[in-house]
Amino acid sequence: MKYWLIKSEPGVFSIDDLAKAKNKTTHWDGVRNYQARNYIRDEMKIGDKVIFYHSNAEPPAAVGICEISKEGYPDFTAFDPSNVHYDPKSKKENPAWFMFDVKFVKKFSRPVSITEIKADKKLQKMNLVQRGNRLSVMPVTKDEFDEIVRMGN
DNA sequence: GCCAACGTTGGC
DNA sequence: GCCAACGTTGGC
Repeated sequence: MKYWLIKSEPGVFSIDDLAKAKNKTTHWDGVRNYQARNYIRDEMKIGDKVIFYHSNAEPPAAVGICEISKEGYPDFTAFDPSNVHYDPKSKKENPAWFMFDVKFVKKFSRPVSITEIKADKKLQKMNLVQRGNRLSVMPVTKDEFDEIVRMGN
């Protein structure tokens, strides 16, 4: 089993939105970065555990856990000219972009802020806190996952 | 609101 | 294939 971290701006889609969603599940569309695409297409498996992170938030923080409920499949928003994520380079017969589904598991009893993550010795290597990091979907280790969960509970 | 960092685009 | 310009991300 792998572990992941996904970012969302809470003003766009928050962990509370996920908890309120039908079947507590949503499709994670709009990823338009090749490295993240490769993770989604090639490595995510059903049941993988995911940290839900609020970016551009006050404070930016890990806020809960969800899990992969559907593995990578073509991101249909790329095919729709009226969608903000439309990308004419992506064809149905050869999709450029992929999405996945996540299901809500739990919200932390307290958010784990980026400041706390940066201050934790065990979390220094996380992609999240590397300078210039811009991946919205990234792998984390089991130890990192467990540490953040411990801090949030 | 600012701006550093970085990925993408497109002219050459 | 290089690289300047541009757009986006996301912490501060």
